[in-house]
Formats: sequence, C-alpha cells, structure tokens
Amino acid sequence: MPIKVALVEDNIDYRTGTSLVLRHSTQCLMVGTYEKAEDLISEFDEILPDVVLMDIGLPGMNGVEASRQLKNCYPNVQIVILSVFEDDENVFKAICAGASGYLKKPVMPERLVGAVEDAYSGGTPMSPKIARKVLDMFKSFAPTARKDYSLSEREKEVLKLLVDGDDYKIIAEKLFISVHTVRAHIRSIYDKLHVHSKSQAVSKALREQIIHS
Amino acid sequence: MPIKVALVEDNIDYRTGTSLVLRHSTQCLMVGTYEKAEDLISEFDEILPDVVLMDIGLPGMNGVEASRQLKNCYPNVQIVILSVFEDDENVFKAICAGASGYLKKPVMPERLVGAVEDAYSGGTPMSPKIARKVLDMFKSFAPTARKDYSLSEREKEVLKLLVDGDDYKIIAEKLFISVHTVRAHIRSIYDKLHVHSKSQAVSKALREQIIHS
DNA sequence: TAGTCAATAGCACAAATGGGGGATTTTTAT
DNA sequence: ATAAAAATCCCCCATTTGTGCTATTGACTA
Repeated sequence: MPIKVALVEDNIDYRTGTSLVLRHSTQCLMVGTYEKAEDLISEFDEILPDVVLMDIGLPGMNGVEASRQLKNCYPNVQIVILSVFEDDENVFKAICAGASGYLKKPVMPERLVGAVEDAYSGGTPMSPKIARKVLDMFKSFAPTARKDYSLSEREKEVLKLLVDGDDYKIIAEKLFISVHTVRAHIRSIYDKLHVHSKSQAVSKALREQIIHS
Repeated sequence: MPIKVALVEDNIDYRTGTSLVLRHSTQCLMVGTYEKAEDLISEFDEILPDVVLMDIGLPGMNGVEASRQLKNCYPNVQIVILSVFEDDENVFKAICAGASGYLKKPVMPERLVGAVEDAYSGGTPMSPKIARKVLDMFKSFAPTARKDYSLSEREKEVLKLLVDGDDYKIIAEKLFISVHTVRAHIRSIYDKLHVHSKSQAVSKALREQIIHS
C-alpha cells in the first residue's frame, strides 16, 4: 500500500515540480496539492494523508500554525517541513508544533521520496545543518555543566522536599525524623549552597538542576 | 584537500570494512584506524583528523567518554558516532559529550562518505530514527503549555525578586515601596498561585516558567 | 456615575524560619 | 582501629513570614 502524501506550497513551480517527483515514485501516492494550508485542513477528512509536506511561508495561515492544528486533530499524521528558512526561531517553532521532519529547500528529488518514507516509518528526516541547529539548541537546554555542591543523599532528600514547598514540620514527618534534625540538614544545605533562606535554596536547586523536577 | 578521517571500532571486520569504504572515496583520507579510543587519543596530535568516526561499545574507555575528552582538547574535531545502540540514554549522552552526528549501524557505504562530508561542512548526519528521538527529547524539555495565573505586571516584578531570593525588606527597597505593599502583593500572588509560602511560590514560578530564569 | 480593580499603606499576632551554640550515634573510609 | 563524615537530636532567640483585618488613591468600565 503506497504512502498517501499531501503537499502545501504556494509557489506554483515548486508545487508542480515536487508533485511530479512524488508521482513518479511507486511508494508514494499524491492525494492532494494545496496552495494554502486552510484548503488542506478543510479537505483533510476526505483524503487522510499519511504524510504532509508543508511549506512555512504561506499566504494566510503559516505552515507552523497549520502543523500545530493538524497534529492536534490528527496526531498520527507525519508532517515534514520544506522551507528556505533555517533560522533557530522557525526550526524551534516547527518542532514544537509537532513537525517530524525539516528539510531545507531546494530538496533533491531522491531525497524527497526518501524523506517521505523516513517520516512514514517513524523517522525524522532532517537536513544536516538543521539537525546541527537542533543539537545546539538541545545542548543549550539540557546539560549545562552543573556544579557539584557535594550534598549528601539525605540533604538531597530534604532539598527535594523544600522544593516541593514543605515546611520543617512536614519534612520531619515525611522523613520520620525530628524537626531539629531537619533544621540541621537545612543549615548544612545552606552552607553548601551558600544561601540563607528557603527561597534561595529552592531557586538554586531548580535553576542549577540540583533537584530534578 | 581531502577530509582527514580517523576511525575507532573494536570489531575487526567492521573496522576494515568501513576503512575500505572510506579509502575508496576521493574526498576522504583515512589517517588512522583504532581498536581502542585510548590509542586514538594518544596519537591524536600527530594525525589531527578533521572527522572521527567513533563506536560506542569499546573495550576500555567507551566512545562517549572518548568523545568528551577529544572535544574538550580539540573543539574543532567533528565526531560522528557509529553505534548499534539507539536508546535515549546513549543518544543523549553522546550529544552532550559533543558528538555532531549519530548513525545507527550498519551504515550504507554511500551514506558513510556523505556523513563525513556533512559533519565536516558543519552539518549533523543522523539516522532518521535517532533524529526522532532527539526531537522527542527536545520537545519534552521545552515548551509545556503554561497556565495563566493572570498576575499583574507589578506582581510579576515581585515574584521575580522572590525567585532571586530577596526578602520583604530588600524587595521593598528595590521597588521603592513600603514593606506593607510588598506583603500585599505577595499575598495576592499566593492567592493567584494557590500557594502559602515563598518556597512554594518560587518553585511554581520556576517549574511552570512563570518567571523566566 | 457607580463599581471594580490594581497599587499603595497600615496594624496585629501567631507561626515559621535562620543562626548561634552544642551533643550523641552511626556509617564510611583509611 | 581510628579518624572523618553524616545523621541524629536539643536549646535559645531575634527576625521573617503568613494571614486576619482595614483604607486610600487612581484608572478603567459598564
């Protein structure tokens, strides 16, 4: 059974060219080409494509917003962005909108068919430069070399509860120890983190990912 | 000028096979093949490869750790992971270690040369399934739909300072208002966030990104 | 024009907190 | 075996905080 593909692209030349390439593939079945995202959305129920190739710069609704709406109504559709834009902003938004592929235009014909197959089979076709951008953003989020304040296990437990908003009493109850001990742990935590209040400790714990929320 | 490539791979068959493929490419120049990452690291200064193809499952130092060390000493080297592993854990660690490519073994010969070129020219070759994993992790980090607690601008200012760990007095001084007013604002903030202490407010503000740290 | 809301300011008081001293026991490492 | 580190518990006390009230001003709205 061929993969049902729809295309949204406002440039007529590019639209017919891309469409032609896909029609020549035996694995793909073009079920619709559209100039505007709104047109695809209104007809979507009738054609039910497996994969949508989506431009970003469109008249009317842009491709990112269209992707968000489509993904919202039809979570199983695979959306591959085809765009000349490769700035952080667009890439980021497209991913968050649920796109599962992002290719920089122009796309080589053979790459196009491969991308549709990739997307359909659970992969994420991406131009290498775009992938690099994603990786860079990824790194900027996650794994900033975090300092080691050498908190003991117990202290981390207490800090975790502080972050949850518990007061001394509650912490004592949850850990089956006296309030005095809780105070002692918290004092030690403050020492190690160089802070002087619960809110400072909580802030530092979350910002520096000492405690994983 | 050809791209200087080094390969670290413990399996002899795979090592000779991969090496052979690259030797047949005019764009690439194999400058070293290694069974252990330690061997590459100790010889690195003499051969200075542009791109390193790195296995993960190695005897001695694993490929992720080796990548971290290489990237640390030679930030310009491009490391492409070749691995049978495609679990979140390994992919995540490899990226954080500075890998700029990740291909699932076995790799098609023509893909291999393309990957080296991609990596060398600032791209990030990735198998589509791996890319999907990265995207999923990416999404899990970034953009959770945040609630609207309809804090006023002034309240957000105060909350920001709470998150910075300031106490009532300091906040009053910074905003040129009386402590009483600060208390009033904080009361209102607590109402709207449904919390009852500074630490809870700070925690909620950071976790739900009401305040952008 | 009356009503709502945000921002400002105040009073009072109990509870929670932070910091200053300790001490004892258990675990860990050398 | 012995020293160091972690975990436990206790006292005191000033300060900070949370929350119950009230009240004035200005800006916007129905």
